[in-house]
Amino acid sequence: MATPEGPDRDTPVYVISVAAELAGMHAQTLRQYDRLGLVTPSRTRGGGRRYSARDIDRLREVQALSADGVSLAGIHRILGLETQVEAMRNRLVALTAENQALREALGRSPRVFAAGLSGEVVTLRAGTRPRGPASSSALAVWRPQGWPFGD
Amino acid sequence: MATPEGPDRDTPVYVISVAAELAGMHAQTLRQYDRLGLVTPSRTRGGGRRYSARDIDRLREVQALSADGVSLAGIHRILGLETQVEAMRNRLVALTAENQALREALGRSPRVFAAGLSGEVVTLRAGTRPRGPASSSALAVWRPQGWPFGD
DNA sequence: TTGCTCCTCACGTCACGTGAGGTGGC
DNA sequence: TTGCTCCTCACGTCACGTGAGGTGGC
Repeated sequence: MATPEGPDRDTPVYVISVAAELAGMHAQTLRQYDRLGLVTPSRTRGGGRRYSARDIDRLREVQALSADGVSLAGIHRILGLETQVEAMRNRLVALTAENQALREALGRSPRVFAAGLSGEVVTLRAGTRPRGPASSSALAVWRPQGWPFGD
Repeated sequence: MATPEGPDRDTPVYVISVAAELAGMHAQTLRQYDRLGLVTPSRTRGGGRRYSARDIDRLREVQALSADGVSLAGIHRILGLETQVEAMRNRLVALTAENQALREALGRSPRVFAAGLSGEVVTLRAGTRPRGPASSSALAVWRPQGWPFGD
């Protein structure tokens, strides 16, 4: 699997009473958070809520913010901003890796680099291309023919 | 001047009663925000508060968030996150410009580029360097000697 | 003196957590 | 039936805006 326990964390398994116990809060509070769109669990066919492990984490985060005096309207905005920060951080890592690969290719290295969205820099042999979905938007740089710098 | 009305916006000129009138709120509320560290004006020697135009803007932002039901603790975190997002956005713009300049230098262009923190890409003549504090962390790429591609 | 500033204390309103009460489907 | 779920309504607490009251320096 790509991420350890990755699938499990998004699988809705906990009924509201169990989720409330795991998060250390009242079931009514969970219903309120759902109604306000703060933590939205999956629903069963009969209308029952099913919480995933990720939902439990989010419940704990909401609880911590609320305990610090942040109102639910504020928590809503904060969660959105944190999502935005996380996306920008990933983008920064990817751009930095791309930049590094470009500098290497331009100035010093005859080798071929690729930088994936997850930020890793991969060294390839000339003439090959990176594979897999993680490299779908990756950058590959080849040494141009007649490159004037030494190996 | 670098920014229009730049110096004025940070100059503390408004006494608390004027600042309260400009922001459309009570002076007591401004004192409360100051005490909580949300909007911190300058102080005169005698201890009086002096608000700048930027302080007034910030007061309005706090007021808007508060009117939306965000508690002051939440506003504190939101302002911090917004500052973080702004810094990351600037960094992303700069990195993107650097990346563009690197690609140009590597693959196609014989010209020289520099990318400042503000994001602009500047075309320079070979042998020159960008000037000014805005370019202090800028990147400049020169075409290497014996560049194999056409002009 | 007048009109500002500073501060603290207090009241009214609103948000939110918690509980009760009544319903319906495995 | 039992024990869960669903929902709405209500109460207590707390945060925050607003005002009053008393002080001190241009």
